[in-house]
Parts: sequence; C-alpha cells; structure tokens
Amino acid sequence: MSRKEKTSVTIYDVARRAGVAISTVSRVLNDSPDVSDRTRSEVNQAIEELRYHPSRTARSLAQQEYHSFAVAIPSFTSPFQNELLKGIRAFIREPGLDLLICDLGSKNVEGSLRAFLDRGAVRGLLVCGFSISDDLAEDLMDIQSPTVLVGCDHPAFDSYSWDDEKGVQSGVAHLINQGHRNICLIRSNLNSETQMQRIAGYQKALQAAGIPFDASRVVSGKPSYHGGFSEEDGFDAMQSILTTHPDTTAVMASSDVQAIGAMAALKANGLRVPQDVAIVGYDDIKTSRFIGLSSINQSMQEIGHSAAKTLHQRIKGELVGPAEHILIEPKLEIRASSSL
Amino acid sequence: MSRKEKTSVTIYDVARRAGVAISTVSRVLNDSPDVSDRTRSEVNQAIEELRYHPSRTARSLAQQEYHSFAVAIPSFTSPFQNELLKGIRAFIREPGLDLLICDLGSKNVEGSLRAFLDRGAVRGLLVCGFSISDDLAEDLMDIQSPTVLVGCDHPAFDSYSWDDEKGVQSGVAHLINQGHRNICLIRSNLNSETQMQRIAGYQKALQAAGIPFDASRVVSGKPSYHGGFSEEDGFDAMQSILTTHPDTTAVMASSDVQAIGAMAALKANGLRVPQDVAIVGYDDIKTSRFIGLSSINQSMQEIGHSAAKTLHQRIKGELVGPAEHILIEPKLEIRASSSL
DNA sequence: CTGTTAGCGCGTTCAC
DNA sequence: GTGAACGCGCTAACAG
Repeated sequence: MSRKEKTSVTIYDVARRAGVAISTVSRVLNDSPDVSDRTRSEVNQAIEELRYHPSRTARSLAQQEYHSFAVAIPSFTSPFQNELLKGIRAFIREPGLDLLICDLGSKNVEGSLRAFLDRGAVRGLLVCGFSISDDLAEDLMDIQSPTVLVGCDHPAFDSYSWDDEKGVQSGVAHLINQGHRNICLIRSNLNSETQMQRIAGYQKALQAAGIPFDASRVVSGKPSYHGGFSEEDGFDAMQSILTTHPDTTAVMASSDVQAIGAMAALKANGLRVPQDVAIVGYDDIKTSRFIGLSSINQSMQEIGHSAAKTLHQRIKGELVGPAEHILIEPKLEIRASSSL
Repeated sequence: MSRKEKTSVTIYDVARRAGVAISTVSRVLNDSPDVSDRTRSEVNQAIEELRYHPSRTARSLAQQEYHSFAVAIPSFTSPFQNELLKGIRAFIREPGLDLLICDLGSKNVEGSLRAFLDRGAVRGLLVCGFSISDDLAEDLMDIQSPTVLVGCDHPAFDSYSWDDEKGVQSGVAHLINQGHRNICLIRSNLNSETQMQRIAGYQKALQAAGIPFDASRVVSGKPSYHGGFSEEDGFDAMQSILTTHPDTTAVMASSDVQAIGAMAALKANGLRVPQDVAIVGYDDIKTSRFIGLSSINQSMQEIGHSAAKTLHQRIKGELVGPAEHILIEPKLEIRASSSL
C-alpha cells in the first residue's frame, strides 16, 4: 500500500482499473467514436467504481480550451449589475460555460482588477461598469486575451456603453414637457465620467428650455455603499432637496434604487408621487416594475447578452477585425403603474 | 522567424529574455527570497517588456492550490441569493479568491449541477439554495473536494440551513397576536421541502391559536421566474386571494419580492398596507428596507460569510472532523417604516 | 543563489 | 481500436 497521501483519483487510476491506457480513458471521456463498445463500457464502469471526475484545471490546460468567462465587475450584487449578469448568464447557458467572477468592490476598483490579473491570466475577460485608465488598458492588453468592455469605452477593446448624456437629457426634457421647471438631479457621489455626462445632459435639457442652470439643484446623498447609488443615498438626497429647494416639483434620479429611496423620502414627508413631485429614474426597466416611476431604460440584460456573445466570438476566432464600439441610446419609458 | 501561431508569452520566453532558467522566473513570480536583487530586477524587466502574465490554470495545476471557490446556485441574480453572495464575497476578499459561479437556473437545477461537475471537478464547492437528493449527494462526494451546503441539510456535508417552520410560525403568530384571524399564506409553486416546512409552520401557528386550517388559504401565483418567488407571483397570488378570500386581513409571504408584488396588488385594488391587509415577508432584512412590511430576517449575508469561511477551512485542512450542521432560527423584525 | 528535472492531470498526435 | 510518448505552463524538490 504505497498510496500517496489523499491524492484524488486520476485518469491513471481509471486506466489501471480498466486495464487500458490513459488515452483510451480520455477517449471515452470526450466520447470519441474510435473506441470499441466493449472497452468503452469497461472504462465507464471503472469510472463509476472509482467515482472519477476529471480535473477542471488539468483539462483546460491540456485542451487549451476555456470553460468559463471571467467577469470583472464592481459590486456584482448590486441590482444594477445584476441585470447585466442576467444577460451574460442567458448567453453562457447554451455553450455550458461558467462565470469566473472577480468582484472589484467599490473603493479600489482598478487596484482590485490588477490584483485579479496578477492572480493569473484568463482566456477571455468581460470588464464591466467603470471607465479604465490608459494604464490599466495596457495591463488588459498584456494578458493577450479577448476583452470586452461594458459601461465604458476604449479604442483598443470591443465595448458596449450608453449615451448617458442623451439619457438624462431625454428624461429631464420629459419632465419639462410635463410643465416642470424646478427640477433637481440626484447624482452619485462619484466623480466618474458617467456622472459628468449625466450632469451635462441635465444642463442641456434645461438650456434647451431656457431654464437657467442652478448647480445647487444637483445633489447627492451621503457617501454610502454602491458609490452613491443606493436607496439611502436617494433618501438622503431627496431629504436635502426638500429642505434646500422646497419648490422642487420634479426629480431626475441617477439609478432605480436611488429613485426608490427618493420616493420613500417623499412619502415620509407626506408628499405624493407623482402628483407633488414627479420622478424619473435612470435604470433598467425590469428592475423596479412595480414602482410608480418613469424611467430611462438601459436594457442591461440585452447588453450583457451581446457583450458575452461578442467575447465568445472573439475567443473562438469567429470575430476578427478591429474592436467594435456599440453606443446604446437609452429610451424613456413611461410606467403604466406610475400612479402608484 | 519561426514563431508559433499567436502563442502567448510563457515563462520560457521570460527566462530566455532574461538569460536565466524558468525556475528563477518562477521564483521571482512567487517572490521567493532566494533570488539576488540583480537577477530579480532583470527578470522583472523581462516580464515588463514581454508583458508576461502567468497562466491561471497552469499555475493552479502545478501548485495544487486554489484561487477560487466554486458556487453552484440557482438563479444567482435573484435578490435573495444576492445577499448570500454578498456574504461570500465579504469573506473571499481578504484571501484574494475569485468566485467560479455556476448558475443552476431555476428549472433543471439538479441536472445543471451534474453538468457542472462533469465539466470538471473543483477544489471546493458551495452549493446553495436547494435540497439535494441522495443521488446527487453521492456525485458531490465523488469529486473528493470539500463541499458546504447552504439552504439545505445533508449528513455528509457541512451545512447552513434555517428553520423555515419556526420562521413562518413566528411570523404568523405575530399576525395572530395583532388580532388577525383570516390569514393567507403565499407560497411558491415549488414542492420543495422548504415549502412543506413553511406550510407546516403556518399550520402550527394557526393551531396554537385555535384557528382552523383552510388549505385554500395557501396560495401561489402563476408559475413564473425564480420558481414562484417573483413580484409577479406575489401580485398574482394576492390578486387571487382578494377574489377568493376577500375577508383576508393579513398575509404571510414566502419572500420579499413576493411581498412587494402582493403590496402592489393591494394598492391596485385601493387597499392600504398594513391598515387593510398586513403583510409579513420572509426575507433578508437588508433587501427591502424601504418596503412597509414586517419580515422574517434570515441574515443571508452572515450565513454566506460563515459558509465561505467553513469551506475555506476545510480546503486548507484547518477544519477536520465530521460535518457541522448549523441551523439558523429566523427572527421576526418589525419594520420601522411599516407605515409606508 | 541558480539551473535541471520531474511531475501536476489531462489531451493528442503518432505508430502498432 | 489501442497504447506510448510528448506537450500544455508552471511549481517544487533536487543538485551544483
């Protein structure tokens, strides 16, 4: 009995047990036709008896294949990112892939991604939800594997991003059309490019209507989780709006959960939505379908699906040529239940 | 130029470039102290120049180490599972692990898990959210790697589950204490053990108060996503309650989103919560803090964290001995905002 | 301190 | 149809 310590059963054990060579075992494993029914069943029996399962890592190393997408994403449990992940999942279901998720957190996003890359290169990478510096872009190119960006743009990679400026602009324009003039914008407390674009959209809409821009009407909640996109942030922000700008009749929120929080604040103050204060939330329509708000639909699911598909094609070499850059233009959706 | 086709840069390339052996490169990679500063910097330079990144699979194969947890979970994007994942993430952040997520979907959960296992064994596995058959349990034992169960129990594995019966029982008892007698239970349309336990809890609470059990008061929505735990399901279920049992004054819902849907249905019918109909939702308190309901707190995050920790310890051999079975007893939480 | 060599577990030519 | 041998990219003893 010179068995090694607790070593798990390998393809060699199976081969020995079945009285064949490992290549034969490998063949039945990958159901090659070049195996006699007899040996096949013998091998299968040995596999059964030894309760053998091939090693995932060994297999992908030898096969130079990939069985999973790597997804780098900040706070993947946030409702927003979730929609994206649903889309990705919808795609990978058929090819039978898994998701290697690297949660980037919300503080040192870029550092986390670097650490992830140092842990070892992956076969294909989906980077979601934050704009990458040129520095990071180089690191990303270093790993030599297809990379698709979602939520930001960079010339070197395929990307899916959306026009935040136009999104907010159309939302605010909608409110203006409804007769509102005292409109506040709830932003996050990040100074991301995204935020700047949204503020620009807000300004443009006001400008187009001849309404003067008042910077104090752009508010954010206290710093909190999810970089200022949480319910608490929305609640805080709305609360402060009600005290500093009591004449406000409409609000554009930067996310759906923010909008939910804002609504809660209104209720807490005895105000009705949308009669007293109207709200438009920037979000995915699917997320909060029972909340009585209008919203900017980003259809994150579709984006996630497309991004995953693109990555898959790049990896398999089915897609060649220069990086593609898809810019989604968010649409305004008037909720049927907006009279909640 | 006899370079191979598009082969990515390996440790050999770096070694050649730096004029050293691959083992030396490996040493600086794993920052071993046994390297002279001079060679180290030379190697590092070569790494820089070649933009080399070690292969994740090759590394873990050779090292027999693990850099990621595998998590098998049904519909990981549901708000409920999300809380669990948050807890898991909280744990893995420090050891610098990633998450290999296998989304089991919601239809053929067990089959999906089997397919996952066939794709190759993993080093450690977290199975969440559904009870496993003895058959599947064997498969799980076959992969010879530590496995921790969350949301169900099995003698062979460490497990974290909660007492659904007592949970629902306390929720319904609370409603009874509030003076309600016509209480409905919104269940999912799965026939899981969990559901049976919940129904049992409902019955026990009624029985303790001398209220006769009426099976028709246990309702579910139309089959839908998430196995009946969605907003739509809650909406449907409440809608049917209002027509078949208009005398209902209180409802116990099986999940938070269900409760949200139920509330929407009430609003749609001009009813107020909780004045006309009170609701207790079975959920994680963090999930829907702005919804005006009482709830059964499952503190999924803590469970996720503990489960991940247990798995980690098993893998590292820091935890030995028979499987541990933790049974969480859900607590009732009266929401401060329950007058929304 | 550094290079050589043997694996890690499996896929994949090649001959037989 | 089947087996021996090599390679995937890297780590880990051994030597020197």
